Amino acid sequence: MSLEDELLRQRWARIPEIEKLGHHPFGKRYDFTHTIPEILTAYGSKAAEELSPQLRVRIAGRVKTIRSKGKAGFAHLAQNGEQLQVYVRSDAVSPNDFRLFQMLDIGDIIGAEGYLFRTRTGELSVHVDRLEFLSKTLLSMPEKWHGLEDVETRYRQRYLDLIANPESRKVFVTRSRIIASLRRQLEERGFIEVETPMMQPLYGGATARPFITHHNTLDIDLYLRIAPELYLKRLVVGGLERVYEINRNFRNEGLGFKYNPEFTMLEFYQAYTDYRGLMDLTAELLKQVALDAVGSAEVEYEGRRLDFANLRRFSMREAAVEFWPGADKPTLDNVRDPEWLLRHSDKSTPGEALADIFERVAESQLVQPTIIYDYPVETSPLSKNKPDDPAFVERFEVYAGGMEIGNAYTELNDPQEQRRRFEMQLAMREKGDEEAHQMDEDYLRALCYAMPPAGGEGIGVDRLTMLLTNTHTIRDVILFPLLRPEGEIGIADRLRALET
RNA sequence: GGGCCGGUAGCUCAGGCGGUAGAGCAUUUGCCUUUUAAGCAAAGGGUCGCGGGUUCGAGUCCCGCCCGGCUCACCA
Repeated sequence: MSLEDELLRQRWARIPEIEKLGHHPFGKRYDFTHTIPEILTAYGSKAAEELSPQLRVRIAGRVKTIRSKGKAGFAHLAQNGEQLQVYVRSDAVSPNDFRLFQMLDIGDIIGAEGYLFRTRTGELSVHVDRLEFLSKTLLSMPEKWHGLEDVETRYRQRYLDLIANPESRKVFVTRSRIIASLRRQLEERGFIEVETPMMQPLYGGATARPFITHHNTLDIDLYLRIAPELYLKRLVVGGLERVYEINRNFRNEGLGFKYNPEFTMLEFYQAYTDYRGLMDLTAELLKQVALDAVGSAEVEYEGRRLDFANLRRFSMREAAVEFWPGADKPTLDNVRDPEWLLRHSDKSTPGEALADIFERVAESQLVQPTIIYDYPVETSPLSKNKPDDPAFVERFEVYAGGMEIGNAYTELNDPQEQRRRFEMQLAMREKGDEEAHQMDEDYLRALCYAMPPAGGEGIGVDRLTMLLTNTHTIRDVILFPLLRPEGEIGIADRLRALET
């Protein structure tokens, strides 16, 4: 018998023992008086003489450590990421409860009732007079000092990561705060949250390869959306002038430190504004989300301080010049010159060449939060042209920590120009660009009913979370990142074997 | 998909020029009524990722495969 099976049998054998003591191994409702964090907040700073046995508390949590000292012992219970010590002595609890205490395994979930006091070493603790067994762990917990280090196990068994690694738990709590802050800020500005199709007959709103699925009754293939954009803009046509959606997009691309095939995007659209308006809104949103999520607009990321209260702005041309590495720094006239651009890139049009040069030269250097604006029309099939420079569009992206975290533009609302853009994309598709945009006639029809001038923006929630939690891989901000299936686990067989 | 690195006890990790597999935590037993990485004494626990090859002998060398990490290419 392997050790793991031996441990499983030992713990399985405790179940009837727990029952003999009058407890339920998989217990029931337990009404605590305080959560453990509430106790620490309320009494963490109280001196020993300010605590009284008259102040009774009931707490619940998972056993993290046990220090048994014969006829007494200590344990730490964890709840909501914080821990409180309990002290159990044989003359303070019933004989059955003391035997229950001696039988506890690290990882069990229990309730404890008693009064608060400070130990000789000054630690706030519960002097227990009653225990309640709430749930039995059958498998052993990760090591108490190092936690769970194995990255594969951390992703496959995220619950263990959350139990063993407080810093991991903190990341996901912060992520939740980020999303709550974005929602609150948009709601305050009159945006309403909507839900648009995840399964789409045509995929659009971005350039990416899609996942394909099938609906049996209609017998049609559908695409998991690569972006909600075209649906949200249909809603703007319909008079929902400020809409947003926070939800998953799916792109059938490779995995990497900033790529997961499903990722969370905030997209919002505001009628009667343009990309300049969105730049100002973005600056406010990012500053406030940092304040709400981590308490400061300045955060540390990979050893650098990022200041979300100070969003720099460069045009794409300016950035290509500004961040040019080494000698031969080009001039603004160079990056306006089609021939110069084509000489410095293997792309086939000046616009694509500029975007290519920008990405190679500048992107990884955009560590401080930065807006890059004015994009070539070829890379932006849904954005409005700049009136004075129709080869460019009114579009910007937000960069921070060397990653793109947002993308926004003045929405193209001229159906005739939109038709030409789609046709331009179709031509690129004919030339082999698999990711070029599809023709979406229903969207064109919607534009024919007049979409107000509008600005729209997408913000990558996962990447924003990485920046605000100083996390260097997207898998650490997604609870269950995509992994290959692990194959046979065997726990069902092992549980079945326990009963025979 | 390419390159590099890794997979050893439930967990965290050593080790290895081919010769019976190690520590700490956890577990079991004993002692211990203010400990806190509790302590002391003892014990149990391993198909060294999987499969093949070389060899008297493979955890170690070779080949293939699986899983993961980093990285390059594509992508937000």
